[in-house]
Amino acid sequence: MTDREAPAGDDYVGDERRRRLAKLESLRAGGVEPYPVRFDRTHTAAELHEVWDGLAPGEETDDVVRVAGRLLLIRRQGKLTFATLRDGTGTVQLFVSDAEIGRDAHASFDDLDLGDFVGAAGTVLRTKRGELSVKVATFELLAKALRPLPEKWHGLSDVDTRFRMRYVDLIANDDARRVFAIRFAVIAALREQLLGRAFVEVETPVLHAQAGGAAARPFTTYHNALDLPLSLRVALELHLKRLLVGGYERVFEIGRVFRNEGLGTRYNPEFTMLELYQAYADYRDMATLTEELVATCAEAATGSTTVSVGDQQLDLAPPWPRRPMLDLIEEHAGVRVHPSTPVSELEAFADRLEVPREIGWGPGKLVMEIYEKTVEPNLVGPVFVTDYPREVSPLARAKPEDPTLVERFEVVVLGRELANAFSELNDPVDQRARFEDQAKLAAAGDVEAHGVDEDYLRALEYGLPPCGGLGIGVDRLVMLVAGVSTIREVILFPQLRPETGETGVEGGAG
RNA sequence: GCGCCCCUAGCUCAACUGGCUAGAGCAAGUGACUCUUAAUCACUAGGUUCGGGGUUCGAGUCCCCGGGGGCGUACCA
Repeated sequence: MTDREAPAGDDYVGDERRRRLAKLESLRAGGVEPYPVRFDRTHTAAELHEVWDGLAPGEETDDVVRVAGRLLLIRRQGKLTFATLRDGTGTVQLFVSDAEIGRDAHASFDDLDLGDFVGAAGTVLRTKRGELSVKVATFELLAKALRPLPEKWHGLSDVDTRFRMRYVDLIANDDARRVFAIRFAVIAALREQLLGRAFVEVETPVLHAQAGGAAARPFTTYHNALDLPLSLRVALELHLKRLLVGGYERVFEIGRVFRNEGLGTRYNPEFTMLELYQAYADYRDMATLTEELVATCAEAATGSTTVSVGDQQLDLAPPWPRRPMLDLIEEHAGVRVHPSTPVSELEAFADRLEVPREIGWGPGKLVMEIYEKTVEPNLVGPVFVTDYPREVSPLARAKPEDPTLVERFEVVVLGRELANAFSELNDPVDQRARFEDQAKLAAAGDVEAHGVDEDYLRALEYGLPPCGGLGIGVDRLVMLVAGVSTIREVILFPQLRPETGETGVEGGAG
């Protein structure tokens, strides 16, 4: 039941909310339903602007339309009122006059509040000042808003509020809507390109008995009926490759993965990955595919392959340079290293370069750390960094000419990893050995290393065709294309600490 | 996790080195206005200065504890 009294903790918007609640009651008392079931509209705002584009200022038509949206601005002008209505496609002006609908109806229009959803029917005209408008003959409240909108000019800028109440952010801030439009366009473009290349889109489990496919700490949960501890997936990889064993030749999944790690400007505990696997391809094919996918996404979302982040501008048009990791280390750090370099020498290099290290790291891990600390942050890109140490790539195929390295690349843009790909390891015996190395690390206390996945090995023993695999961090791709610097700007509801205290949400202290 | 910074009206922001009754715009209320575009004009109301404690004649301002947030850093194949 509705109650005249605001629930505890809900009066922080104070009098305004109470005033609107009272208005709600008086509307009902007057026979007006403030939340009616539906409204049939004939045109969206965008359609209206498109169809009546040629209308001259001051010109009126007899064309009757029905429009609906949220009331954003009201300019009352005595016997005439102008209002700005926004729907999902844009805005349109309502033109309300005593002469058209009578004084009483006009008064009840003026009684609407900013934020209310309204439906209106009337004729199309362009005002003398050139604004395309609907001259309202009848209107109807579609949903009463009880809370006031943020400042109409500055919008909502408190980032905490923006992320906690994304619905308000989206109402108030054009830039929020712009960024998410880019996100949706990027994801649609990814899907469209892959479907066009004969990939099938699949869905694989989120709950894993054994997390794997990436070095990351998983979230754990528990299935009661099975009496079974489970992990949320940290990668899509191992199930997708099982599907190639099953006979699919090109599969992809765009899905949420979960990593139980710190959050920050570039990290959210759940984020969206694209992973794809293609039979009879290798990491070179993946590189070509990556640059085409990314450039096409940028073009589809913004009309250009040029993106700008901060004061940096870069062009994503292919081809991007391919640079072996060991060469880049030599360029940036001035040392020639290799996974066959003695560990003591690598440790000395690390110390000289002020790269933190831990006792017991193998040569591949040391090379990788030297790269990540001295090279990666300085790469502008886009660039393919190729040929990673085998030791840090347990799922990638070794390079035939140098088995201490693997056929793998990461794409780096503005010092950040955007994509990761390799020629997939399909030798079950080799894979078992790599898993066992990982299991040793896990046993030694590495919370990110995972154990031996026996079912995956069994699948490999049935035969995995040679294949290339690619993973793209979708959120980071969107950040790049949209030109924003924090991941929270591209995730609709980023992870935050729960609200506490008297915030007007939830039922108070409980 | 650690370091630095921030939190004032529904929203966006003021308030000097601690000093009079914490101000302004928008939003809200009342009134005027038939072509406005962030409409304009007049008047009105609106505050637990994030919460708690302390120092002081006096705290939005200084100190301590707590909460939330931002940035950096660490963790992050």
